[in-house]
Amino acid sequence: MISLKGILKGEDSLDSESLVIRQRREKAEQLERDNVPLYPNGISRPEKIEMIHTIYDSYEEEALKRVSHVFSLAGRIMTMRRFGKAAFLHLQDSTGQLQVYVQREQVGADAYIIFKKFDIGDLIKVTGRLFRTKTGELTLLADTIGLVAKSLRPLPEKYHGIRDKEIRYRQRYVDLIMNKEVREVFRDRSRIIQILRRYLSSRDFIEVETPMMQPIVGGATARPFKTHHNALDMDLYLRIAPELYLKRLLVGGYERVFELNRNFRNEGISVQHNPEFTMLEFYEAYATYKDLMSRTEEMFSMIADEIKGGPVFSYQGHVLNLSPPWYRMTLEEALVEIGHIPEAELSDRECLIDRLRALDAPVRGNEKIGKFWTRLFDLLVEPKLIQPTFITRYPTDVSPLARKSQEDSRFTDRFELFIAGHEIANAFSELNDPREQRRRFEEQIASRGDDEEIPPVLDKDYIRALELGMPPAAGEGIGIDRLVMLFTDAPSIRDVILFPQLRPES
RNA sequence: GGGCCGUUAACUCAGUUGGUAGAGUAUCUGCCUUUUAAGCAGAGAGUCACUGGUUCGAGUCCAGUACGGCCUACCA
Repeated sequence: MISLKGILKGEDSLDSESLVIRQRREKAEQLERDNVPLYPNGISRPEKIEMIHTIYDSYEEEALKRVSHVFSLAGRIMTMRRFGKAAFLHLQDSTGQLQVYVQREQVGADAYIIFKKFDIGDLIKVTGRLFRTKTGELTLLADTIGLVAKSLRPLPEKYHGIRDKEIRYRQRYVDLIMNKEVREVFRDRSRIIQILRRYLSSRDFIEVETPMMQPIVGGATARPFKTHHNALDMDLYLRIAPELYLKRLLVGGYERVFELNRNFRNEGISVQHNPEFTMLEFYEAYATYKDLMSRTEEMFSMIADEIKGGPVFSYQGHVLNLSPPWYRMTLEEALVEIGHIPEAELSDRECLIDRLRALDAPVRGNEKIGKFWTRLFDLLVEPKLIQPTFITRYPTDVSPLARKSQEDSRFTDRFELFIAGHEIANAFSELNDPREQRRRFEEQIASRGDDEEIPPVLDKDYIRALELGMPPAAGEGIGIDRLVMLFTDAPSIRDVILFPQLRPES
C-alpha cells in the first residue's frame, strides 16, 4: 500500500514519486512489518573486500577449500542475478567489489524470504566462506545475510551508469557510488594534500589558520564576496587570499608557516575557476623566490612519484615530464620567443594596445605596461607552456607585494609556474620595506578603476606590522584544485571539487 | 555578459515530412541452485524541462523562460 501519510504530507518534494520509488517504499514497509529493522544500529565493523582480493585472488579452488575463515563483509548491492532459490550479487564496499552467492539451502528458508525483499542499492552484511565459481570468479558463499540500510531510490542503469553531468555534480553521492574513477580522483586529491602537508611539516613549517572573514580585502586582486556581521554591525569580506595575514606571522616570529584552505573569489565560473577554491600558501623567512623553485620541483616530484609512479605521465593527451630542473624563462623572453612579439615593441604602449585589440582583448588604455604584458602572455604564451616552466621577472607594477629585483627595479623577484597551459603557482621574494609597501598600496588604490565591488581601503595594520620588521622571506601560492586536475587527468575543475558550485535546482 | 548545443520512463537513449509515445536496463508477476549486460514468458511505468504561439492536429515548427554542457569574456 502507498503510505497515505506520505501523500498527505506531500513528501518526496525533490521528485515526483515514481512507481519504482513507491514500490521500494512498500517493500520496505513490508520488511518493517515482518520485524526486519530497515536501519539497524550496532553493525560490527566488517572486513575489507580489497584485503580478500589481495590475499585470495591467487588461490585455486582447492586452496580456498582449506581456508576455514568465515568472512564478515558489508557493502552495497550493485548487481543482482536471481534464480528461484539462489542468487548472485556483487557487493561493493569502500575498497572494491566481491561476488556473493546466496543459496536458500545455505542461509535458511526464513532468511531467504527476507532476502527476496532486498534490492539493488541496499546496504547489507554477509558472512561466509570463499570459493570459486565455474567461471573462476572468487565468490563468497553466504552463510548469513542481513540488512544494514534500505535504499528507497533505484540506482542508475548498471551498464551505462550515470552520464548526465548535471546529476553527477548535483548528486555527487550517486556519482561516487557508480563510478570507481571518481572515487579514485578524490582519494588522490586527499593523498596529494597529505603529501604536501607531510613535506612542509617535516621541514618545520607550521600549519596555521588565518581569517576567512576579513574586514579589508587584500593579498590579490579579485572581486570578493561580501557579508555582514550583525552584532558588530560591520561588513566583512570572504578572503580572496590569506597572504597579508601569513606575513604578519613572519613578523610575529614564525619563520616557516603555511595555510592550506579555501579562498573565495566572486568571478566567473569555468573549467578552471570555481568561486571557492583551495590554495596552499607557504612563507619561508631567509629564503628567496629561487629557493622556492627548488621546493616546488621537489614537492611536485614527490607527488608524481606517489600518485603517478614517476615524473612522466600524460595529461589530456600531453605527455608531461616533471623531472627537475624545469624550464626557466623571463616574461620578456617568453613574449618574444613564444609570443613572437618583437623585442622593440615591448616598451611601446601603442604597439601593445594594437596587438591586444587585434586579439579582441578589451583594453582601457590607461593600464600599466606590465598589465599589457601579462594580458598578452595569457593569450599568446600560456596555452603553449605544456612542460613545467617557471616564468620570472614580472614587472613591479603588476606585483604590488613582491620585492624589487636588485639588478633592475622595474622588475620583481617573482615567478609563476605553468604546466599544461595552466597557471599552477605564483611566488615571490616578499617586499618587507613598510615605506615602499605603503607607496605601492597607495599607487594601487589610485590606479584602481571605479570598480565598486572592490573597496579601496589601505591595510594600515599590515603596514604597522611591517614597521616592526619582517625578515626577508619568500612566499608561494599553489592552486590545489588545478594541481589535482593535473595528477588526475581531469579536464575540468568540477571533476576535482566534490560539490562544485551550480545554480539551484528549479 | 555573449555564442553554440542539449533537456523524451528511475537510468542510457531512439523518435521518420507535424498525424494516438518507443527500446534496453531497472521495477512488478510466474519459472529457474554456478550467474555475471544470466535466461524465458507476461505486466506496469511518461506533465516529451516550463510558458506561450502557428496549425484541424506539435515530442517534432516558432518565440520566450529555467537548468546544464562546451566555447568565449571577466579573473595577477
